[in-house]
Amino acid sequence: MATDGGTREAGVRRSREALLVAAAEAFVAHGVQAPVRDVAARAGVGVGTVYRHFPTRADLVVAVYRHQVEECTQLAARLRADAVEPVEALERWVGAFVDFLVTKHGLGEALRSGDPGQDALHALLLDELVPACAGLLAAAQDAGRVRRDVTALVLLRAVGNLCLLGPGYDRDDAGRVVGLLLAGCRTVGAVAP
Amino acid sequence: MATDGGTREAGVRRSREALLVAAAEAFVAHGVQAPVRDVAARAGVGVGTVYRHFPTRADLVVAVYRHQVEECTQLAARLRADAVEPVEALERWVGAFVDFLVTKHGLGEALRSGDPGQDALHALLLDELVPACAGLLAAAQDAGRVRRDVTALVLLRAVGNLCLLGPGYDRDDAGRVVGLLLAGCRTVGAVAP
Amino acid sequence: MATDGGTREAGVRRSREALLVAAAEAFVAHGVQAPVRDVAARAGVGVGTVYRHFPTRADLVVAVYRHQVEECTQLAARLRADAVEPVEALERWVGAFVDFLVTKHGLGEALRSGDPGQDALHALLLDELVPACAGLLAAAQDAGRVRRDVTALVLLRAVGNLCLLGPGYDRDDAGRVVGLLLAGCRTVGAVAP
Amino acid sequence: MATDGGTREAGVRRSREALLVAAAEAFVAHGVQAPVRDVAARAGVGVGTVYRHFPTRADLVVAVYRHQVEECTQLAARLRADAVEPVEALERWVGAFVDFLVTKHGLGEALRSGDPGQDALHALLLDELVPACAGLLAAAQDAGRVRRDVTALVLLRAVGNLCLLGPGYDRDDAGRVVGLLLAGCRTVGAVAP
DNA sequence: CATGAATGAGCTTTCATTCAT
DNA sequence: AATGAATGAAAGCTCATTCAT
Repeated sequence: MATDGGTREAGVRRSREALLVAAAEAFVAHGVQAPVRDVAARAGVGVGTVYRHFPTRADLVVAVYRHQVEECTQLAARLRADAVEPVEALERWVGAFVDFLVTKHGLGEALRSGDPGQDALHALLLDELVPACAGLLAAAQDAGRVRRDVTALVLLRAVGNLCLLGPGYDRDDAGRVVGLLLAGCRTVGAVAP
Repeated sequence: MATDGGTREAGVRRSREALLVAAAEAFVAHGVQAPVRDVAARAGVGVGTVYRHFPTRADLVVAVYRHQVEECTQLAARLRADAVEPVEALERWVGAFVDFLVTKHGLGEALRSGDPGQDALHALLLDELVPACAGLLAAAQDAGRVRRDVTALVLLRAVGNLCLLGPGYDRDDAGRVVGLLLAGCRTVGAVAP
Repeated sequence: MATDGGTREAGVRRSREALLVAAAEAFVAHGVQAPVRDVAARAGVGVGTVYRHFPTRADLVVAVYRHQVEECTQLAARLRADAVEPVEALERWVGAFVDFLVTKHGLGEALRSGDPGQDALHALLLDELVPACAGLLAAAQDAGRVRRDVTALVLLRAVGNLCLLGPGYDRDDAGRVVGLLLAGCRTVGAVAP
Repeated sequence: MATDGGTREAGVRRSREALLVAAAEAFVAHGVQAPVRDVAARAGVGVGTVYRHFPTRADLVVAVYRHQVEECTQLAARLRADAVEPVEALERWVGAFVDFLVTKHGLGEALRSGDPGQDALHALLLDELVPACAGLLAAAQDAGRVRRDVTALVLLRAVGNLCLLGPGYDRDDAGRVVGLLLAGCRTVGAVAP
């Protein structure tokens, strides 16, 4: 009755974990459309095992990113609980989000629509990230520090897009540009009352 | 040295034009990855003809968007020639660029790297758009109106990314966000001494 | 030496029975080629259990139909014991056989050769059904009521085939046609010399 | 403007023919469900070629058997044109049908339902064979020689089923049994008024 | 030059079967 | 014994790409 309890289940979990890691790698390398075979090969298992654990590609994609998404959600809660100054809280949260996106590169691609996993992933975004961001955004807007014509969803999409790296546009560039975007979202003149 | 010159060459040109139109359609419909057969079918030619005119997919993609890219370049020249106020010139040019991107939807996708055509397309971006944008950007920076830590390449990439639409993020959203980004790029407080 | 004997063996038997029922269902639903997992799932056991009890698909198929086959055999014995008039006995027996085949639909398919289980099933047919039928047939032939150029095996195969239903050919059709076939097997005019 | 006219088209036709032959072989060997790859390999072409010529399996199946089906149809027309005695005409036609079925073994299987090609094949049966048989059958019935409770469709299905060979049930058996079935279909006693 | 048939690699998905627990 | 996770062979289908005419 301990945390584990059985070698069989432990093995199963190990397989799952291996698959998630492998899938994350594969997604980074070839995007969310990475061949199932690739994922299986990287995980050192047969394709059947992939399908057993994740019947559809969407399931796999969601599972791969769920963890990171949850960390984001928790960060938002923490920032609010700590009563961090609204704008700074928003900036820190967005900064963390950017770090996730550019680090795991795949997520950015994944959040962009594509045929498969579209819905499941989109739902994940809406259900988890949007509320988390919305709270911080609203606080900053209520404090009169951020324009009211910005919605959490649009902000997230924009940041997500800005984290799509490419030749001549690396992590630092993405981070800097997101900073500029946030700056543009701030209400000006209200600085010195 | 007439407009045409000969039936042979005329036919060839017609094929080319038809292919470009067809490809543009196909790209809008299925992205830059649209099946070659689709393009050929839309153009009413055989696949072989596509390959003859555009040996690699990159060639086709570049050719499809070259025209629009050139319009952007010319707009930049005009704005500079007309001595439009620097920041306004930059904003108008970026606005036009955004219009192209969201209208022809394909370009945005295309400018994002993918396996094929990476280089050729990237080169197009660098050779044509970056210089055009750089001139306007430098003017605005020289006028002390825009931050100097923004480069033309990064700005273009950012704008390009922001124009990748998706569910819950449409043309208007993209336009608005790009506006915010530009706002964030402006130097503040320096306006009124 | 009671009906049961022990919990262990009782469990084993229960598994077997459950499997047979499940397999019968699955065969009706998807034919004899029904996925092993389906059978296992219907029986509420793991696939391994299926393989333990029935190493090959043939074993399973044979086991599933053995019961019904035995009923046929017993019917033949009863008809003979009751000294039913030969032709009528044959017709009643064949009628019962037809009922089995069209009711349990799977059997018909199963009796037709396919890659798996060929031999075991064929053997079942030969060992059980052919003798049963042969007795009745011989009696009718000896009575001069049925042609002698018909063998039990061929008759069974024919009837089995005629019970393969399809679009535009239902149970009633099968029954009627089998009746016609039997009619064709009877010696005509020779009744009362 | 001759029958052929171009080597290209000739090659295409050759491919088609090769595929039909190969498919017929494959169907005999493994049934209508024979792997597409098998057909391709037997024809010495790539799988793509199979799909080009016959987009769905149904198309292939129908094409394979159309020729034979048409011969049956023509035979029926000839028998009627020659004013062959009704019952004899019916028997000869059915006999020819049986010959086709047992010779090309695949057709029998094919005429039995299975998931793929079901409809197309069924349609072929209905559109071509049923009318051909119906004409001969009606003539025999009108002559008072054959029972009226037999329909062409049911008769064809029955004959088709009886031609499904198996161990212990060969061509001759099938032919003999079909003969018995036809005998059973005849009206008795009406011979001598 | 244009054509489009042919090719075959590559991907997805399904299952039969094995085997460690 | 029972379990079901893992495996991997099979098969279907789609296209990019070549090349003979």
